[in-house]
Amino acid sequence: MTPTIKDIAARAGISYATVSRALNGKYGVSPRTRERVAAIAREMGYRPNAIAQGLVNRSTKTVGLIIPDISSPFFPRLVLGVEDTMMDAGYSVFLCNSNWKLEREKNALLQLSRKQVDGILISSIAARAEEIEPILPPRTPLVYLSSYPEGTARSCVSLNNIQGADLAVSHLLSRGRRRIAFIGSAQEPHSLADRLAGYRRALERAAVPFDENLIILGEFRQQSGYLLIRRLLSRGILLDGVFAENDLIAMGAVQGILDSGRRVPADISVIGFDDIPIASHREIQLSTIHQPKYRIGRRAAEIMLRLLTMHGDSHPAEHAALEPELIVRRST
Amino acid sequence: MTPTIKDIAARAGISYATVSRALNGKYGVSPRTRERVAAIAREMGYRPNAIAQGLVNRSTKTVGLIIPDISSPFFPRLVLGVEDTMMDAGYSVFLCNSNWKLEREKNALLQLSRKQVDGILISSIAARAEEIEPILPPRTPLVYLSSYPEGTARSCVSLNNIQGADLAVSHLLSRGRRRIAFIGSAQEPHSLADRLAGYRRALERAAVPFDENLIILGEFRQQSGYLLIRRLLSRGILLDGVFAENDLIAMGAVQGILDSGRRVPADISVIGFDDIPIASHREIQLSTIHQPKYRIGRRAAEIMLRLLTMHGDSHPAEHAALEPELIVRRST
DNA sequence: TAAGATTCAGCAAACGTTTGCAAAGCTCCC
DNA sequence: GGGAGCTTTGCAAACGTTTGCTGAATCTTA
Repeated sequence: MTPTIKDIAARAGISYATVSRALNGKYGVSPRTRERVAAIAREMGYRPNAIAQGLVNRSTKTVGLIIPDISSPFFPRLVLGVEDTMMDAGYSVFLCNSNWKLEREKNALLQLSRKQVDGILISSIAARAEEIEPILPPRTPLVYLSSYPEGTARSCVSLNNIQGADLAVSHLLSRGRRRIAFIGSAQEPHSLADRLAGYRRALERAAVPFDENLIILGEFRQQSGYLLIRRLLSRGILLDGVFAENDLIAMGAVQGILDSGRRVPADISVIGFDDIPIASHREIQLSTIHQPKYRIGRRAAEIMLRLLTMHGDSHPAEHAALEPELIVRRST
Repeated sequence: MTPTIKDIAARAGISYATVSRALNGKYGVSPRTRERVAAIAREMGYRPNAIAQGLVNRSTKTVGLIIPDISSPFFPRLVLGVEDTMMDAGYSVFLCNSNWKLEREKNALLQLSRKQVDGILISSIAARAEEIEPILPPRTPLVYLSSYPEGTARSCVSLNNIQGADLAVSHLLSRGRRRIAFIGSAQEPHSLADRLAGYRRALERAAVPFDENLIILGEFRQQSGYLLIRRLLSRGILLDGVFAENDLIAMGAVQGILDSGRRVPADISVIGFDDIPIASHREIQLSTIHQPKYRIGRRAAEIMLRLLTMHGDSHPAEHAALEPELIVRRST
């Protein structure tokens, strides 16, 4: 079918070991044969079989990327950052969607390890490292993106969520807001915890009492923000600000507030998190905390590449926490 | 390191051929040894090496998916549709972004073929099949998604673009619009051609004269729609409707129209194409032609799976054209 | 109980590479 | 002219599987 190294060897009348060396620029092949081999290879349209190479080199030049859902607006640019960077370095990336299910995440991990990926980047929903890390062969490079399971000793790239939440809530406080609801999602345990922590930190610093009734949890969806805020408002709980764990929830909350006859931001200010593309749209103008998604992806990929080239030497886990940025728009 | 079939064989005191047969449920091994092998495999945490299997089986259970840009809002759900379907069938998918560059698309094709993917799904920007198909080994299953290069004999899944455009323009006509601009992108030659054809067909049917001045081309970006429409309006060209080749352009156009002091839809109606998530947002409410993105992805994956299992038998190329759906919202 | 049928297991080749080791060919110098 | 030292090449093993063929062991049947 497609020509192999042996076909080239036969045509050139030399052994295939020599062909391999010639093609790979290895020491010990005369310039003459080297050129001859190159010419024949080109002429025959030879393409190295990466599977065979992977078997002997024990490296497939391939990584896995596991995320919850590519159609969720936070992920595409993150994925692009990873893909661009790995591609440039000669790696291919397997994309796996876990659909926010731990079971599927584990399954993806298993599949990828069977496929002998050189490393895995994962935006994990697992709360604790033990839930997923034992699945992998012990020395597989692993980098967490925008997630940070408890008890892991692996590298991790994410926004500084505590600081981001603090920034958001402090902004609301600076607008004179005192009764600030937190609407979060239970889907990503670690970022929830951090953002909640930042929320509390900001309140404490401003000596605003923490009120448990203002904390509500749902899912990472717009619908969810809408329903939760309406429920809250209909219970007659006093509110003048909302900090949502992400922009989708925030946008739902804005709708909910408007539908309940209140104004945004006059009556209630709303701030989100992530700065997804739609948030900046002229008709939306949602205040939020910007996450440099592409850069997070790129950074994670760079760390992965470093782990990949160090192969074997001890990995000093690196916890890169990028700086959040407050984006003030119309909703506050 | 990780246990192989030979380690299991050694532990069980049998040959590794038998282990292979036992693990794969092949005929010719006694229930007793079969169970014993299974037990040992489980205990040792054995995982088949898919690379080695790929080498001998000449099938990697892997496909490539090439798209222009995952961060462009049309693609995430398409990718999800492909990924879900292939994953369920036991395949992994390599994701490659071509960034709308033919060169990168070709490069991805080359990389993927080296990696011995069993098939490739591509949303190609190539105008003609000869630009890309010769890169692949002759019998590699190939399915075009939402693209259809001229002269290809491969299967293809896309929306019926002609009909979609016809639907859109007919809708504008039914609203009494007669001077309808077409704002398109030169980035995807085939869909441009079809949508333009649908545009003309609708005009002809309504006996509205075609005016070349109303056709303008740019890029697939919001910015582009904004600039193009402003230029058109400032040239003093009469307009009462806009059909944009996609929603991003349409949204830019809406902004441009508003900024020029005209009203949408009172003065100028605008309709887009694709129905990307943001188009349905309450504050946007863009009329558009809905593309069932997830279903397109799934359908393409299903065709791919069929090609994959038929392996070798002749592939009757299948051109699946899904039905467009008119979504009327506020902008018309 | 012997011959034939059937079940089970092992040997070895194959997939397409890379690479350590050894051999062959060449150059050069005394 | 005969090594020494180098350059160039080939042989064969290895990576972890699958599988055709063969042989041994067991079972069936007359």
